[in-house]
Amino acid sequence: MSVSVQSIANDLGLSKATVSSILSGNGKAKGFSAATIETVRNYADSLGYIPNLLARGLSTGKSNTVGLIIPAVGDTFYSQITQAIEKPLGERGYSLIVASSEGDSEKESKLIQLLRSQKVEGLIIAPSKLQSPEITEMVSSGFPLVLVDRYYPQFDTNYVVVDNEGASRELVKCLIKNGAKKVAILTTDTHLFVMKRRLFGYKSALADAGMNVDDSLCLSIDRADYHNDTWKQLGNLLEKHPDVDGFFMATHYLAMESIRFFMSEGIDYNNRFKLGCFHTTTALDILAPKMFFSMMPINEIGQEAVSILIDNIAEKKPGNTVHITLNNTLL
Amino acid sequence: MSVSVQSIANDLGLSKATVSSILSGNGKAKGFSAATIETVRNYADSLGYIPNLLARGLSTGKSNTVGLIIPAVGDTFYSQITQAIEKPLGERGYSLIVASSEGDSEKESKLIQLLRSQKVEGLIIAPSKLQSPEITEMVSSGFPLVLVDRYYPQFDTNYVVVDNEGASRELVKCLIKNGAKKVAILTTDTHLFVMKRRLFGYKSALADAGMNVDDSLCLSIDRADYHNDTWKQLGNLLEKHPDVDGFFMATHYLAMESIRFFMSEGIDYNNRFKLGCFHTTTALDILAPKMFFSMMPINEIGQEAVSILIDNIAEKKPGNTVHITLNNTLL
DNA sequence: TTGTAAGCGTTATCAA
DNA sequence: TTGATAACGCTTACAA
Repeated sequence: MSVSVQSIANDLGLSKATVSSILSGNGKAKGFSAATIETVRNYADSLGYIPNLLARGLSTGKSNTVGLIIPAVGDTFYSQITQAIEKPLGERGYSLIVASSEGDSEKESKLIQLLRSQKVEGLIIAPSKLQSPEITEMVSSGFPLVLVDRYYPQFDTNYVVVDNEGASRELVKCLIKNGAKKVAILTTDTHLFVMKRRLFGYKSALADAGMNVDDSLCLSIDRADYHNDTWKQLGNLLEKHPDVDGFFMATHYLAMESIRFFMSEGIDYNNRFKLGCFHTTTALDILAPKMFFSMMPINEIGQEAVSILIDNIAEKKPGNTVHITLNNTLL
Repeated sequence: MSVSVQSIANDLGLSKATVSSILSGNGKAKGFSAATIETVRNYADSLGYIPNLLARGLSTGKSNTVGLIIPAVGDTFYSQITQAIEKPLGERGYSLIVASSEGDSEKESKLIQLLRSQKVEGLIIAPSKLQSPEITEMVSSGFPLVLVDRYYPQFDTNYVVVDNEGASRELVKCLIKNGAKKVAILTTDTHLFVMKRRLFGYKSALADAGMNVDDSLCLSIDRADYHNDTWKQLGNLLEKHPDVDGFFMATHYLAMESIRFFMSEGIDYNNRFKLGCFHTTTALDILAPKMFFSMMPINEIGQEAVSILIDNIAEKKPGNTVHITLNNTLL
């Protein structure tokens, strides 16, 4: 039999209540004698007692666990987000259950259910696509929830995002200021709010500069087949607009893929174009030393998300939702 | 009050046992009437019943959860390993609790305790450094455990690793075959078994080729300060051995950092050196198109680890430990 | 075909 | 300063 509060109590001739209070740190507060406290602690240690958190959770209603749902664990961006969330969470005594939605909203729904089954005390989600009934339910029931990176405009949830539009505008302005006369944009998943904002930021920067917006300069890459689609669309673009002299890459892998394309075509992209990218990824800075980056504050995102979530868990009552929009840093 | 087996039973005028059996899918098997099964299911659905897995776990002794401990969630390699493990695990109905040891063996110990507290049914660990008493305990008690990437030679545990020595030897031989006459190696954390094997593979390849092993060609980079240390040691090396014409990078970030150094020095590394790297990371292939890679079979590692763990969980009795050594692929 | 009751390991409320 | 006992929500013999 494995060692439990019960077994310790039996061995020591004490009651479960006594052992439990002492082992969960309330010994002093409850007024047990220093001697008993000592005895119990030592005995438990010597036996290598490990509390059963399932039982504790069932009893207290607190699992000390929160769930994180992201589109892809393997992606550099999301894995950094995960790290930025796991750290402050761990410091506050919570464990993280990470699940990957694969960008599939059905799987996302299932995962929400699963995690709630596991009695996570709160959920941090980087949403995939459409709204799900589970989200609706959480919103209306006031379940602690924080959306990161993306959010649903139609729902009143907590969220931590960046100023996609402002950051994009600033970045494109920077390209223009550096001499770009004809700037194209590469986006993907344009149905996503986030991408819409980036596109909007791009367009407004052009407008501000008195340049006209040409839709044939706005490439929307098919996410599922971005390798081929990037090559194809970039090829077409360069043919149609040989004088294009600037690119705003709306996300890191589009930048990377474009560079692959440029290299294969023997295009001297570093000198021929003014380049800008929303956020970055490994080695982008050395592949394109002159590229401008609008860097997302990953750690801040994690910290804010955790702090909002913990507050929400603590206060119990619904409370007002918190909306945080952080600023990128232009590099 | 939230909806539970109890509340459903009350509402429907049935017993807890009936509702429980039906809701956990044993309705048919237990011989309940199709009508009751229907009623219960529908009612539960309409109320959005979510089973409490803590309670179920406490009752059945199965949490359907396994833990993964890796040195760093944010690292490209480990995040890919995570993905490779999470997927097959999810398909078998298990959730993954991921924890980051930060390469700190004390934190690793704490995490093992925490996860075992949470009643994970098994643990997959990419170990940090030294042995910990927790590992000893798991080994001797037969707790389902699989080590990945690295392992403790002194313990008889399950593990899934790659043939570090063989892969390194093959890679270095390839450099030599391609004309390298004086090959240096960059390693880090040389106290780790894994790195020792890679170093050994390098040395034996040299020996096989009748080249003599010069320790001043074997750089051991300080992991904690690898940026500065790589630059410093590479600088020294090139000064001392201007005729070095090959490099074996024992890990992806050393390769990346070396390239940064070479670029900053204006060294035409792609043509001046024969390059090889143990595994890869984003964009390494385009930064160094001629570099040879000894690719680790990430997905296979994940699959094997999961399958061994699940077997272990299923059979209960200790059983023999399984040691899997996978082969890399030379690209 | 369905119900009763015990048990999983903790915590919590009183009482002693 | 300590102990009895119920409760958390679910599963599972065993009865009926």
